[in-house]
Amino acid sequence: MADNSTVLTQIDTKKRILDAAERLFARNGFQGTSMRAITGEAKANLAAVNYHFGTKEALLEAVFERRLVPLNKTRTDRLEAVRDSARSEARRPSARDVLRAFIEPTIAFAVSKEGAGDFPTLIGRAIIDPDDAVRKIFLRHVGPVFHLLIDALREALPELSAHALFWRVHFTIGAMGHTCHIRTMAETMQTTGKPHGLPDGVAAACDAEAMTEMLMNFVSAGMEA
Amino acid sequence: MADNSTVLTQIDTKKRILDAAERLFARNGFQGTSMRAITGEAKANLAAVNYHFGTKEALLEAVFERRLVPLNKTRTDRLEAVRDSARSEARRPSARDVLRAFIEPTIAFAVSKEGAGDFPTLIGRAIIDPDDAVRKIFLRHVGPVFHLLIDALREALPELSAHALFWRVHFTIGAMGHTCHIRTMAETMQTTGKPHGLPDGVAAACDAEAMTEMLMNFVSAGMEA
DNA sequence: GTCTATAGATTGATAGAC
DNA sequence: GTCTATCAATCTATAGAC
Repeated sequence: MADNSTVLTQIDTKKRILDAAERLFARNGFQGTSMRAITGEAKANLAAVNYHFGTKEALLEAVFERRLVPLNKTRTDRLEAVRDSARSEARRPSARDVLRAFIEPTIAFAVSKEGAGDFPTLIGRAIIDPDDAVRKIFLRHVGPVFHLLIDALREALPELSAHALFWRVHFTIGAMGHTCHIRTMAETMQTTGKPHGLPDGVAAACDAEAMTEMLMNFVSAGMEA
Repeated sequence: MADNSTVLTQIDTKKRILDAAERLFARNGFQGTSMRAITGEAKANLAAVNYHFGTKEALLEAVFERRLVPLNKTRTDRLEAVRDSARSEARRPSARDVLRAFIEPTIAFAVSKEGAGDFPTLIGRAIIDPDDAVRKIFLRHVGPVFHLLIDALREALPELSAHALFWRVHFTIGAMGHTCHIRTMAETMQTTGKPHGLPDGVAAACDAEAMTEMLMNFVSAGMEA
């Protein structure tokens, strides 16, 4: 039986690799991140990735799974709570409540106690990453929640055609994904120059709560247009 | 002096490489596209890329420049027409007109006579691509137009804070970029399965004109919320 | 479990014949 | 201008000592 220090080192290595991979995948993309960059940042040996995770793609899967399982549980619970609440009061759910149930936990992840600061950015990237591996893994995890979101919005806006609903959901996803992405860009942009049109300091502009409210107002109005 | 056949072959090779690069960069990303994949699809020799363009990054620059120069001219003209028209009538431009002046030419590029079907997708990708080379080149070309868009929207919505305007423009860009991206995904998804919630045939859902109207309604409502 | 060393494949780019 | 051949670097992944 291994002593404590060995076990702790093992766990730490795995976690350090996951953290570094999350950060680098979010910032540079899947194809843009080499295993050497990951192990370099994680202060781990190159072979440790393959030992602990098997392949680079399996590492990506592990990065997604660590965050997405609890996040999807939260989003699913909140979406079903909105539906149940409306049903028990014999009314339709409001589109705004449905959108909030989906968006708020997603962005709030940025300031969670877990310190998962880079994961929302990774979600933003995954939504639009053209790499098949990224999209396949992401869709497998997020597909059911996405389906639930569409169903709830269909209840909220029954007069909206399926065609229009489909696109409006994707506009929402696009705006949300881009928001997560901009947030990371803004951090690195302090050295290279301000984003076009950014008025105040970066910190103020990227405050998660204020950003969520802005996004909520925007997509709620668009959804109910 | 070279005879006609030689000149034509040269031009054709350059054009075939540009077309193939545009298509593959849009579909697989900059880092996800090898020079061998490009020359393979263009039926050109591997060394032809370096001969005609110098480097892979210079090729990307050429791909952007070919489309972005005329597209930006159109967008700039239309944005200034909206401002001038409002100014001559001593009224504020409407946010909807400003947004249409920016969005319509962007998406309409998909069905242009040039057959630039993949370039809107490339724009969608460039907006969110994490690769520094991609972002640098793209921002250099699109920065001035982007600045003009923000200025025009500031005139249209003077009561909106600079902070809110900044984010709403980025929500709009995100929705538009994602829309261009989904459009390509939907094409390739006919084999792998429908996107979640897609109601009708792919062709109907991706009709450029209808898509533009959907997007216009969505972002106009969000912008004026 | 962690390390060194390296296999095996692929990449961007170039030299030189034609 | 186009081709073959190849360099040098990089990549993922693995074998084997410790």
